[in-house]
Amino acid sequence: MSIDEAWDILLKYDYKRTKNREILLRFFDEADRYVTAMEVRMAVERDNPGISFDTIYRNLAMFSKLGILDETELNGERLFRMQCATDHHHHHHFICTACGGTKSIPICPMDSVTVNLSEYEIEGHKFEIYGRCPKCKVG
Amino acid sequence: MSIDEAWDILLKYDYKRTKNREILLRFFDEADRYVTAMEVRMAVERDNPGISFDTIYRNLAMFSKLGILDETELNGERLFRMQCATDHHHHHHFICTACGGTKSIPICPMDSVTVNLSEYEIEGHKFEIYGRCPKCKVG
DNA sequence: TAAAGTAATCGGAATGATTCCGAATTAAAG
DNA sequence: CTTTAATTCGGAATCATTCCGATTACTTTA
Repeated sequence: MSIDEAWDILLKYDYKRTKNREILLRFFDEADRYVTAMEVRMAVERDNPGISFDTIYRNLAMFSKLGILDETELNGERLFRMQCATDHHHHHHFICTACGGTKSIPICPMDSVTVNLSEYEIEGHKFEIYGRCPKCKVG
Repeated sequence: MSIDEAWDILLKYDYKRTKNREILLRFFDEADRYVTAMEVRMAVERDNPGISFDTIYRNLAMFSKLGILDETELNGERLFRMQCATDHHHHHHFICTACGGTKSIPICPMDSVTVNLSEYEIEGHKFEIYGRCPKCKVG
């Protein structure tokens, strides 16, 4: 997702165009990988020293709820990245545990589930592969 | 996994047979679903009032590392359940977001991944379906 | 472009889960 | 039974996150 697309969503829901949100969006646009909330804080503090924790967490949560950011969790840490669905095709990711970089996995396991879940009310699913990308591989 | 199998693992790694560990194992054996750390605390405090937080969290983490417990995360909460792999067949789960109950999904999406990940070092993967089980379904 | 109204931010305190730590206790080996 | 090392206890410390009242900054309207 581009910064402009993110703003389209924000303005559509009557969120205001603020400096802090622009800084956050620029950061995620450039990062192009999963980053921890702590990394976000350190990065945006460079562009806006004195920014409040509250502002960062509030906007991260809101961006995530609006689908502007993807959120996941690894070893108890929250990770965020700009949502990766420009082609509007549902897919999943390999996530590098060292750098947060991702690689798209075009399949969705929900298509292969044969178990009868008709009595169940499905709210969502998660499929992620974890490991080291070629750059971060040790061997 | 049965309580006895859990003790086999613990004793093999030279962990001692203590009252608190027995209480924890009995609790998970009976629960047979994902429970939050908080639920664990309240339950074991009934059997051993005054048990230290430290003891609970230390053992939960150790059990999880040894594969006695399965651990996942939902809405920022840590969930634990007795490891479900008695038949030693790798599989995944539907998890009820209301009661923590599970249903086995016999397929593994890793078998269907066609993307070439040979340059990647894979450490693990996660596939879970979330929703409401028939009992907890509203409609 | 000034004023008004409301959302957003700030600063720091509060929260809440988890971990740490030194002292006391307990399991198990000799 | 004694020894020794693991385990637990009790509570303080930590750390990420959230809350809150006061201030600031958008955006709309005139």
